[in-house]
Amino acid sequence: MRLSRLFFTSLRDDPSDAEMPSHRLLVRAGYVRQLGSGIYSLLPLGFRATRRVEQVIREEIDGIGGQEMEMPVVHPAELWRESGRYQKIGPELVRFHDRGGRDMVLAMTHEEVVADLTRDLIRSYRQLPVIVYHFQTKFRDEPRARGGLIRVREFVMKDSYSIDVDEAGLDRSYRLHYEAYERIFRRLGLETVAVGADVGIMGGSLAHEFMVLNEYGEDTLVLCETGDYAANQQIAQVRKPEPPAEAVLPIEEVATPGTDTIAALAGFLGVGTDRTAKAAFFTTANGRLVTAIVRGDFEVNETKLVNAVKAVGGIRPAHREEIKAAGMEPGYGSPVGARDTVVVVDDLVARSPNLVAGANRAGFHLRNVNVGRDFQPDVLADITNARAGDPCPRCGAAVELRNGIEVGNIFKLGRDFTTALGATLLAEDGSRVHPIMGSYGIGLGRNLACIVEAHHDEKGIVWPAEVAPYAAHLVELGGDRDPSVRETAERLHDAAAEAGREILWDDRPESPGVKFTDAELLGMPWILTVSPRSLKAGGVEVRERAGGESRIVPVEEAEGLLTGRQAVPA
RNA sequence: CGGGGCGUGGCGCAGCUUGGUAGCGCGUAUCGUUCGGGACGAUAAGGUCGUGGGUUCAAAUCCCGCCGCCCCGACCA
Repeated sequence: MRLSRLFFTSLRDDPSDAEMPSHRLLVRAGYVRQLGSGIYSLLPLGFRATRRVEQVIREEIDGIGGQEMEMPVVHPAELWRESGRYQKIGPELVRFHDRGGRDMVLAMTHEEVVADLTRDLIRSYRQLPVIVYHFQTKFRDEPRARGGLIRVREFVMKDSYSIDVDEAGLDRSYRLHYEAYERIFRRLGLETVAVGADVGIMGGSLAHEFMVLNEYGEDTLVLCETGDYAANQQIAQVRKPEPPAEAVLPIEEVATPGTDTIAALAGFLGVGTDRTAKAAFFTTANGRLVTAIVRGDFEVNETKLVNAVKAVGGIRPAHREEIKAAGMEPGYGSPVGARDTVVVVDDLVARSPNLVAGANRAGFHLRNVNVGRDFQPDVLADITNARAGDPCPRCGAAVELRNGIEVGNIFKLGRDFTTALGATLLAEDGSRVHPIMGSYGIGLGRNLACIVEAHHDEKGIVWPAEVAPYAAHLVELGGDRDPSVRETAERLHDAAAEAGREILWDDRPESPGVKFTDAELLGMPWILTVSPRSLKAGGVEVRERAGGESRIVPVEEAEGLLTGRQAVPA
C-alpha cells in the first residue's frame, strides 16, 4: 500500500479529548475517528488491525469446534419479551419501532437469537454439543462512554454460544473457551488474568472475566500476592478479622454532635472505626428500602448487596425522605427501631460485639449495639468490599487491589434462556429437556485498544507482529531524485504484495524527519529505509520497531524478509 | 442522572474579563530552494466563532434556552 494513497492522516498534536495512550495514538496515527460519543469509525489502518485480531480469534474458536455464522443486529422486541429482558433491562437497550409500528430493539447481545434458533433447529441430544459464534455489531446505550475505544456504545464483538444437554457438557464447553481465550490473548500480546466474576443480569452459575491490568481500568481486581486467588471486587471474598471476645454490654445512648460520618464519629468518641456499625441505604427497582449494615472500617459492596436481596433491576442510593419514612435518621441511622426496611447485615457485624450505631436521632448514637439483641437482620451475608492487605481466602497472604480492563468473558448461562423461550429436545432417556447454554464474548475494538496500551512507547504504537496492519513500513527517501531508489522501493513493495504480505510504502514527497516520525507513530514491526545512502552502503536499512539496532542488508535479503522466503534476521 | 470543563478554518490554541465585525502555530495548494529525524522563502485558499433567542447603534465577547463533546461520580450483559 502506498502511503500517498492511504485514506488517513497523522496528526502532529494530540487530540484534546483523548487521555488514554491508546486513544491518543490510535487517533493521531490515523487508525480511528470519532463520530459521536462512544461511536467510532475504523479507518483502513484500524480496520486492517481489527481484522487481524478477528482472525486470531476465528482460528482459536474454530479450533475448539466453533461454527461461524451471523445473526442480525435488529431484533423484534417480542423475542426479548419472551426472555424477560425487554422488561428487565433499562435504557441501555435501544428500543424503536419499524414503519409498521412493530417494536424492535438493537441487539446488545445475542442469547435470545441463539435460544430461538435452538428451539427451531435442535430436536435431539444427538445434535449436541454445538458451539456457534459470530463477529457482530452490538449497540449498548451506555450512560457514559469513555477512554476512546475502551468503553463505547457501538462495537463489534465476537460472541460465541455453547449448547449442551447437561452440566457436564457445559463444563466442557466452558473449559474449551477458557483455554481458547488463554491462547487468543497470548497471541494478541495481552497479559491477562482470569478473575471470578459476578453473573449479573445474565443469570447462570459461573463466570470468568479475562482482565488486563491497566491504570485506567474500570474494574477493581482483588489479587492475592501469591497468585492463587483472583476475583473481581464485585464478588471477591477475603478473610475478615476476628472481632474481640467481649461480654455483651447494656445499650446506652450518647450525644455525638456533628458526627454524621464514621470518621467524625470514631474521632469524637475516641474509638476505632472497627468498633462502629455503618448504615447505608438503598432503594430497589420496586421501591423497597434496603438498609445495609457493615462495620465502619469496611465499605458496602453493592453487587453483593444486590445479590443478597435478589434485587431484580438493581438498587440506587436512597433519598433522605425514604430513609426517614422508615424511621431512621440519615447520618445517624441504624436498624434499631426501624420499620418497613429490609435489613441486610454483614456477617462480620453480626459477630462483632458492642458496636457504636446510629440512634436515629440527629446528634446521637448508641453504644454497645449487638445484632440479635438490639435488632434482627432480615438477611445475613457478606456484603463488604475486599480491602488492600486483607487476607487471601485461600492462603491468608495479603491481597492487592488493581484496576483492570475486561477484554473477554465467559459465562455459564444455564437453562434460563432455553426455558424462557421453550426450547426443548429429547434426551438419551427419552425425556424432554431444556438445553443448557454458555455465552462467551470478546470485544474487538477494546482488545485493539488494550494491545496499544500494552505495546507503545513515547514515539508511537509498537504492534506485535500478529496484529500489525502491515508487516513492514518502507521509508523511501530521495526517490524523486534517484530512480534506483524508487525502483528498489517498488520492487520490494511488489514482491511483498505478490507473496501476499502487503507492506506500507511511504512514497510521499515528505522530508525524512516526517517520514521517520510517522513510521514510528504507525508502529509496524519492521521499518525499512531505502535511500541513496542505504544503496551506497549496500542495500536497505532494516530496523525493528520494538527497538532493535538498524543494519544494512542487501536488497535480495530484504526482499526475502518481506516475502517470508527468508527468515527474519536475528 | 449529579458535579466539573470545553465548543473559534482540517488539528492544537489565543481573543471573551473591559462589546466595535476574527488571529496565531501546524497542516493544505502553487512556485522556488532544500533533502537521513517533524526544512526554508514567497504567494494563496479556507471560519454560519456549536445552535436558537434576547440586550445593544453594534455580540465570538453580555444574558437565557437548547445541542454536542470530554473528565469525575452514579451506571455497566
